[in-house]
Amino acid sequence: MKNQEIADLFSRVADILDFKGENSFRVNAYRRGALILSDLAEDVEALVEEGRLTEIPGIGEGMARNIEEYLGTGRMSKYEEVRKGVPEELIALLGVQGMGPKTLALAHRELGIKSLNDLRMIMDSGELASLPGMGEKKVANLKKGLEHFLASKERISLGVAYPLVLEIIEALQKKVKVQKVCPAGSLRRMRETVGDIDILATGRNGASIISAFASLPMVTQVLAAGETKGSCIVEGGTQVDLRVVEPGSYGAALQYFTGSKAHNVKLREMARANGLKVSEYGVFRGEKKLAGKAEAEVYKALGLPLIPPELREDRGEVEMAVEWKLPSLVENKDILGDLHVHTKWSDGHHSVEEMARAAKERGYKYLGIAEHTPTAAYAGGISEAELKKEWREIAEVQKRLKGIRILRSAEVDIRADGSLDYSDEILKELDFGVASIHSGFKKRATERILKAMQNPYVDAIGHPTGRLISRREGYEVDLEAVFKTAAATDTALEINAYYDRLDLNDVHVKRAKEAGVKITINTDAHHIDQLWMMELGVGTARRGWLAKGDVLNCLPPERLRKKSRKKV
DNA sequence: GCCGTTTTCGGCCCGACTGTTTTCAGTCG
Repeated sequence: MKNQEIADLFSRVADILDFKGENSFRVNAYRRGALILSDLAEDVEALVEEGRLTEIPGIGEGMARNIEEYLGTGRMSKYEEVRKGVPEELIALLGVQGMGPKTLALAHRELGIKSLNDLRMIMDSGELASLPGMGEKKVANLKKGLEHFLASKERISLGVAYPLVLEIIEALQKKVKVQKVCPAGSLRRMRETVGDIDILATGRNGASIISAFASLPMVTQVLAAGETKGSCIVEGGTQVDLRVVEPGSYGAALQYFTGSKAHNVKLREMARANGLKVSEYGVFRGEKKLAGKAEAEVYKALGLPLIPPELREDRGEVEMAVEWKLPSLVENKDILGDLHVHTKWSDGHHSVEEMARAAKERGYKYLGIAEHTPTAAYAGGISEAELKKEWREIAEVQKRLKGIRILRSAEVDIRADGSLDYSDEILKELDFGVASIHSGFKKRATERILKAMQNPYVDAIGHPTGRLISRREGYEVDLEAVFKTAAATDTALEINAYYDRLDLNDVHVKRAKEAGVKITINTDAHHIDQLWMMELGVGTARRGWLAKGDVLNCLPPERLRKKSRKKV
């Protein structure tokens, strides 16, 4: 699938045009095109073949031509044309805070800078400050920006940011009286990675809230601390922004700072067409404020139901909301069990009983113990004989532990030839069978997964693409083929909720649902402290538009068992 | 470059902040 390659090219075209001072709306059109392509679940090549490319809003004749050319020849003349005479390293400097296209173009034109090193030198020599419109302070800011640019890490995983923001909010509330406080930004939308952390609050004295924030123990550097906005770097190098607003604008501000930008632009365009104006202070008709206090009010004033944060990506949610046809999304409380956790029997840290008790504390009705199998020797995979011993232990624990059912599950390896690691005789004794690929990622992954799904005792495929966020690309797998066979064989696909996986991802989940595939959300927990990650999986499911009825482990135990035996 | 229950041409989201300016351009979210 070449979607992302083309999205990256469009994104670069946008940056270069911006640098060149091209009409900003044209620049924006390419930015939007890039976003659309990287969000697109379908293969862009299939769309071209079916001649449906320009049916996508935001992709017109021009970009369609560029896409077709790239797919045909592997080159895009539009990109080749705009990049002439523009060093790649120069454009990368747009990533420096405070360095926009105008300033960069000025420095390039007047002082001939071409690289990061050039920029450093002219900043130190004082030449940059002497340019028209520049000055000492601007250069000082750019220096800070450059420092951060060099030191800043990649986006951080949601699974790291999420506990961190809860910790910060708790610490803040202990220190100062805050009326309302809530995470905003991509974290509230449960994106799999976040760049920085946004928090919104209301309270009597904004300045005192900001100063309390700036003096929290985890803060290592204060970038700004004013009346309404504070910005700090915390341990680990992540930037955290706190904004304090009037209670009357809390809803509008929360809506605004939650984003996404594309979602907000879409809303504002729509509002404008209806003679309304939306800002972070409220919804207005002329001078008259119609809403602002609560988020639901803001959407209502626009004639819409409250759109859940996880859907706010401009992936069709506004259009569906206009028709009041948004799905009722699955919630954390709907999850009745986890079907894929490990214990000491393979590479987990706790006993069956400890895991089961922890699961019961979360309010689960069942827990599926799913150890690795012999092929996954590095992970302590267990033989059929050992598995039978574990079953005896499960039976014993079950005798003294009431209120939760411990299910015999397994994470069976899909071998290089697509066969499974346990015999059917063992597999058919399972309550719930998960099959996963753990080795030979490049070896015909699609074929192997399709073959595994034909086995009547495989109820779900674990982490279907094998990707690790920011560490490893997934297998080369044809997901459309997997979805088709999954639907036909009534095999569920997993959202592996372990923070580093989130696999399937949001976009895949939405496609899977459209293809009629059922989903299970499992943590793959190896430790009782990892069971909470279910919330990350539920967030991913919600971002994939799933309702309770789409998720297998929202079923009560009796119906789950019936469901999982249906294949036989 | 894209798009059309105002439009095939002329628009395209909104506001704050900052610093360099004597009225505003650039950047950011």
